[in-house]
Amino acid sequence: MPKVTLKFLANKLGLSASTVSKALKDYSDINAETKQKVKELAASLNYTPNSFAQSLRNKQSKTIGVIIPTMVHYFFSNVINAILIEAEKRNYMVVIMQSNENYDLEKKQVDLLLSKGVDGIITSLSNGTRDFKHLQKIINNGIPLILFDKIAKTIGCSKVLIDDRKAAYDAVCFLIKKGRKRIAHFRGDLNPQNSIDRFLGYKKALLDNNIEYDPTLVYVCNNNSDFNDGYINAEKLIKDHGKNVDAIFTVNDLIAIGALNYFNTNKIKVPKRIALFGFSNWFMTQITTPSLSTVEQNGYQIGEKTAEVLFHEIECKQKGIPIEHQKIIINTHLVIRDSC
Amino acid sequence: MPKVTLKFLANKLGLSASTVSKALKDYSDINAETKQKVKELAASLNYTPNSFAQSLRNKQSKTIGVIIPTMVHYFFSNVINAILIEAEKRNYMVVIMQSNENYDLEKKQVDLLLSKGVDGIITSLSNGTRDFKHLQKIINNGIPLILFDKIAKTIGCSKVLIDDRKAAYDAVCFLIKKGRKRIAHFRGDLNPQNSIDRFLGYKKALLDNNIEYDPTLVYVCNNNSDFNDGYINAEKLIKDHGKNVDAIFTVNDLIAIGALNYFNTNKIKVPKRIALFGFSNWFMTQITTPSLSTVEQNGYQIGEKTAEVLFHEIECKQKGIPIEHQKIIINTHLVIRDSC
DNA sequence: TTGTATGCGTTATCAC
DNA sequence: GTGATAACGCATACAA
Repeated sequence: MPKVTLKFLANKLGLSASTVSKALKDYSDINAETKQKVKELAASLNYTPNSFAQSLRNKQSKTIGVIIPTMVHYFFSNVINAILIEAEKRNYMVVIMQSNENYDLEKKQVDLLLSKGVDGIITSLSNGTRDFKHLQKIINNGIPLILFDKIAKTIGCSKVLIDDRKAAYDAVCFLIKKGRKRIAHFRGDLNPQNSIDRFLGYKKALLDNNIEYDPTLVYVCNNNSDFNDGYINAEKLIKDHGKNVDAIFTVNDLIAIGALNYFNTNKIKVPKRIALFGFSNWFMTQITTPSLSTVEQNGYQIGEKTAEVLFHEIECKQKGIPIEHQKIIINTHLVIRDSC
Repeated sequence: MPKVTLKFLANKLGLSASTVSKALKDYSDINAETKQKVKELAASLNYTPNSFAQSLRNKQSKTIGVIIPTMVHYFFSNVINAILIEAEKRNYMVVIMQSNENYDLEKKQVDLLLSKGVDGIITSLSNGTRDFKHLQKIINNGIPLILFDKIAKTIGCSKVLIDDRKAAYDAVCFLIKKGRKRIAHFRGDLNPQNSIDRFLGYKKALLDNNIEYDPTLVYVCNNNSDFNDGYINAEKLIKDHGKNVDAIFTVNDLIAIGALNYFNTNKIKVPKRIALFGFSNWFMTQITTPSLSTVEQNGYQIGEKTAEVLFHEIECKQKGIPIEHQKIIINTHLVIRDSC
């Protein structure tokens, strides 16, 4: 069976390919009857335009690319979910890649996406990324780029994120108001901005409340095996500080859950003996025993907004309207449960 | 700045476009020196072939499409993770779509993928899918199709799945061996094959062990709000049967966790008073209190195998080798924890 | 060893 | 109103 192309339809109808093309696109200079006939035949033969040819002509792929550190992750899967839904609305395709927290992979994936001619790119940087040439390359290629969550401050593009410092500040202030005085922090990797900001928020909350900042209460989690990191550091914490610690603010929920696991198995009472505060409001936090207090960081909202901004910029570009980069802060709030 | 195309390079070098093309592809009939020069210039100008043009010529996009019911899901995100990794290895792109358990969307997405000219498609059917014309369309288009997990038995294509009936059978037999006699089943939607099979496995286990099958012990969960379904049905179960029930086998872990939540809040002791057995071995099952016994259904393995089969079939197709459809069963096993 | 010609399928321009 | 033509960028059969 021969492929159904414009030319094929044209032959069948005794018309030219260009007329058929215009008819299908409802050009005003085509006879109504002709349009009818063309459309009917196209429908009956199940004609679908060849998208490679279209992309080649129109220089747009109706496809966007997304690079995230990892897929198996409540926050990121929610972000992707939202992006997929927004793309669906606009009949766009979404190509997804995982950097797996690896800079080299991330770089390679940017190249792949660029070579594929995607119309725009959304990224949350890997922890290993300290150099941003690949992002600059996207921008230099004139492709709209939006960063979310793990961003690079110095890159000139739109960004969607939360106020990590404030969110952390609020969480720690809450612990203090509840009477906690020796508050530990299980922080994230040293590199990413948001783990730095959460740490700074923690520190500022202490200082603003006249509690001495004790660096020995800060433990670094390398983020690759979150859950175990929480467990192991909880163990260390108790070994190092014994009873001289009464709360932990963790950089994310998984680490908090790991810590909780250690406390539960070792009969250290949460929140009585030690309070716990997580970050992100992962689904699981509501089903742990006790349930976990945390900071709501709405992945869906972030993904939705990110996609909206991207599609806006793609549209601007197509219409030749200059793009103004935005920095959008998504609200967070504390979700108080039983762990503090 | 003019785009760097073959023609552009050719002009710069005083060669023809075809020579440049061949040089870059290391054709044997091109002078070694010429190749050198061409490659150097291409590299220095950062030449990347236009993939639209390539796809138009070669009739392949180096892209595969994946349609899953939902993204925010431990099992599916693991499957996707594996698919992304396998695709990465082969320099393929992956377009992901969510049917959101909706047949019409699923159908539309198939059309979108076909119109985009993907080289192959992987799907796990939505619960709402009872008609398979859209799948047949894929096959009729000559595009390799692999179904995983939620499959359609009657469709002629390769499939990757687990033996749901056997897995369920084993789980329920385990409960029986532990002395449980009144075992309820919280089953999934009535439509999908795997929820049917898990139910049949449950039933057969009872019969084979001379336990009467009592239909009033079977509750249907509609699968959209899994967690609450578990909670609500646990409540109903206790209301309906009081003490005359001593175990539940659930169609998935989320439902089990919902039920567990009900029991914990109502001081109904698990596993003493009632035992629980889930399905899938989601990450969370290890951190509930008590931890949940479940069936290991390895999403990564399933995704990996599915991708392998797909790429194999794509390769066959390109080489003109006839494709033999495979039905691959991924092993499961019981993960025994504290809930029974 | 290199170049010419052609076509992939669509679309925009311009002539009829 | 309609159709011929060219162009998007690449890749190949064939000629030189």
